Amino acid sequence: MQADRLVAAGLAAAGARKWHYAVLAALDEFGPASQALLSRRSRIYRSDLVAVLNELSDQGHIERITDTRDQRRNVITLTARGSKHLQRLDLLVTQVQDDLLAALLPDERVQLNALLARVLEDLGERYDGNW
Amino acid sequence: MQADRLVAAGLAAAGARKWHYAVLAALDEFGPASQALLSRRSRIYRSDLVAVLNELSDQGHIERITDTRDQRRNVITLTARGSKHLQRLDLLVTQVQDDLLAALLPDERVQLNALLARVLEDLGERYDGNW
DNA sequence: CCAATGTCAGAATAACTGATATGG
DNA sequence: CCCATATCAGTTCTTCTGACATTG
Repeated sequence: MQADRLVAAGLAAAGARKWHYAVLAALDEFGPASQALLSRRSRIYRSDLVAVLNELSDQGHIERITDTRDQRRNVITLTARGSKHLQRLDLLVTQVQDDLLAALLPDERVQLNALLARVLEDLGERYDGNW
Repeated sequence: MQADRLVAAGLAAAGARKWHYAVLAALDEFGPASQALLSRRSRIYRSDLVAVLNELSDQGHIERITDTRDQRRNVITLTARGSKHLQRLDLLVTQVQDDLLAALLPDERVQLNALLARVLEDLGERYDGNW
């Protein structure tokens, strides 16, 4: 929770919220995706994603076009502008993380990261689709 | 966030929420305290703590009496009933934690715990009173 | 007079739950 | 006919802010 608050405060400095960051990061990491897929990846409810994407789209950070192959879907793409924005946010988040983990040595941070990543991956496998 | 959701779901089974658990645990660990102090320890806003304490008091889990030495303060004490309740919640939380950390070996869990505890303690020292 | 405490009221988010229209 | 998708409307829950009266 403390991490969450610190991150939120950091991102607010750039006018962003964590879901904006999550979506941009997911697009950057996995490439273009439909909203439903993005929702699963970022664990944002489909219904709430709509608003987040509206905002990101208004700011020119993503592009939303209907999939020609499956007209139910929108394909969400990261724009060059969005990519730049993500870089700024990444920097902010990194700074917050440095502050958050100030008590740990570099290799301890790596350890922590690895452990949490494994936990998260495992949860993803076991709980996917359950919410 | 996933941990938070799992814990919330677990505690809900006993009709409790995380702040109830946090308050009971803080009282058990540090002993009786004023509301302001509890607020700082548990990072619940003092305004929100009021409602939590009302509920815990209605359930007979804590006692709230005005401090005779400083009449601004209330002294919050864990009752025997509250202590029993905390034991039940502890069990639930432990089960959730076991599920949450299923991917990790026993000593890895200890490691993770130690790392997080250090981070948290450090944050407490550096940020106390800032919110 | 200023600071800390407990309390209340309400705003601002955030999380969650349907329902609906449309296309596969 | 059933399932998935995007969207909308609306509820509930939580977090957070600001005031206020009381006491030190």
